[in-house]
Amino acid sequence: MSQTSHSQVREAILSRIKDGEWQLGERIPDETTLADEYHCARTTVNRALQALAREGLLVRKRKGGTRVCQMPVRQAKFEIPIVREQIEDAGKDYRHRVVKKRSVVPPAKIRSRLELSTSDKAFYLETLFLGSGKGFAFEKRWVNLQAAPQILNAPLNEISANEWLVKSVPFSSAEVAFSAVNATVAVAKMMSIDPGTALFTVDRTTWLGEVFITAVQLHYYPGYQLTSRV
Amino acid sequence: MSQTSHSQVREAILSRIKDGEWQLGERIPDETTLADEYHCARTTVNRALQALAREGLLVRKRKGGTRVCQMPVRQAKFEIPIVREQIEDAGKDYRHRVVKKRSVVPPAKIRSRLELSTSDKAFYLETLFLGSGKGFAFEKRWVNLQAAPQILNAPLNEISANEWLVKSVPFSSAEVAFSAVNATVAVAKMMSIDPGTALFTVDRTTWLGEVFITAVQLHYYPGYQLTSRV
DNA sequence: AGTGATATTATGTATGCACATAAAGATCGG
DNA sequence: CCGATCTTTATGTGCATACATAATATCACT
Repeated sequence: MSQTSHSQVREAILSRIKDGEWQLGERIPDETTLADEYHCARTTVNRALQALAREGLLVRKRKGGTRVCQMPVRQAKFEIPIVREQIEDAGKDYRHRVVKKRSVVPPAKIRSRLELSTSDKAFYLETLFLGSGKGFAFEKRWVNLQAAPQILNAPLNEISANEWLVKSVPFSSAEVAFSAVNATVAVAKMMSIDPGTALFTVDRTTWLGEVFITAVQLHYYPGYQLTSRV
Repeated sequence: MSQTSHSQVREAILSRIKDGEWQLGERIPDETTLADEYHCARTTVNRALQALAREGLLVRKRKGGTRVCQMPVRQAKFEIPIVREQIEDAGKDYRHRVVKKRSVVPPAKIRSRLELSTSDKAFYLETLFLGSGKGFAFEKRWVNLQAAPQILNAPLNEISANEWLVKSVPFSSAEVAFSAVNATVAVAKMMSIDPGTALFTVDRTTWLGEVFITAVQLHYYPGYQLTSRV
């Protein structure tokens, strides 16, 4: 229980909020007063309050003072894991199988999303992820060969593209979208499930600076849930 | 462009990472060196580095130094919005309709999740959310009457339970889960869609301290995506 | 009363300094 | 060569101080 001082102050203030000592939207005492109360420097209180503000629990304004946020619990953080880790964390035996692998000119829909010209070929890959022999997820991926030509030589049977890219491509930015889709006939066949089954789906597009690297669609097997505690 | 010093340092270091000056996992210069380079105090560099570490871009270890994180882009933050705001932000006209409303003893499945005894009644509510007349989401909600009895008197036709609870119940903790489910016949009828349609679904359970307050299942209409940029 | 200048106030930021602490590395006895 | 201990080093934390800045509150003047 003997944390650092600023985290102690943070905890203390947090419980005062949780206990309802201060109402939603209500202004709480200013930094110097709190510093006095907790017998520490204003800097320390500042640090604690800034942390709580970052977490969305407090709203701070110069001169306006610090108030308890009107609507807490509004942001949730999710880990976007490497599929292998996800399977292994569940205590299952990890395996993956490359189902399809080819270099082709992508269809228009993908092409525009990836900002490629009509003649550029891209690398297309389908991978099935298995946890202890049972299906876990199915991935369809396009890779920009201009940006990551080394993928052609990657040992994709040993390390999945999912993982290979993370380890081989330097820092990148990404866009992630979650949705639900009905399994198409083709996907259903691949995953050995009934067509139409609702699949939790993650679409992710990754760039390195301005350059598109890869776009993935990951279908999880039925029953999958992505959870987070706030 | 004249930011504060620590955010300038943060930006500077960030671009050095993005530009690949330091490889993934590689150790970057220590705080004093950087402080020297940027002509500022070590504290300022410390602040910048701690921020980047919080964001998951750097990994820091005492004595071990600071290194570029091996696997960036792994956590995504999502806003869990009030449905009304969500609809209004999309430029649509908001409306909701309470479809069902009753106090009953919940089924065993819900009961255990909510930690209620077999005799406790709970408040059950079904709400349909409309954006410019079109279906947007459908919500099934259980509310613990012990914890929030005032809900019985709330004007739920004017303000949705979704919103009313956020505004009326003090700070709380929550568990959020995203998944995909096939629309049941009952739900499909309610939402005027085909049974079996894949629905993006959010399950949320909320507690005040240890006391359960409410559990919601929110089905979004087909096509809904939850997105986040990293 | 309305309006604009001015004071006040709460938070934001920067810095120097001191000491704490974890962990890698060096050293030394066996 | 091994392991236990000490040393060094990079980050972590706390505090005092100073000044910056945004926004409100006040007040004087027309």
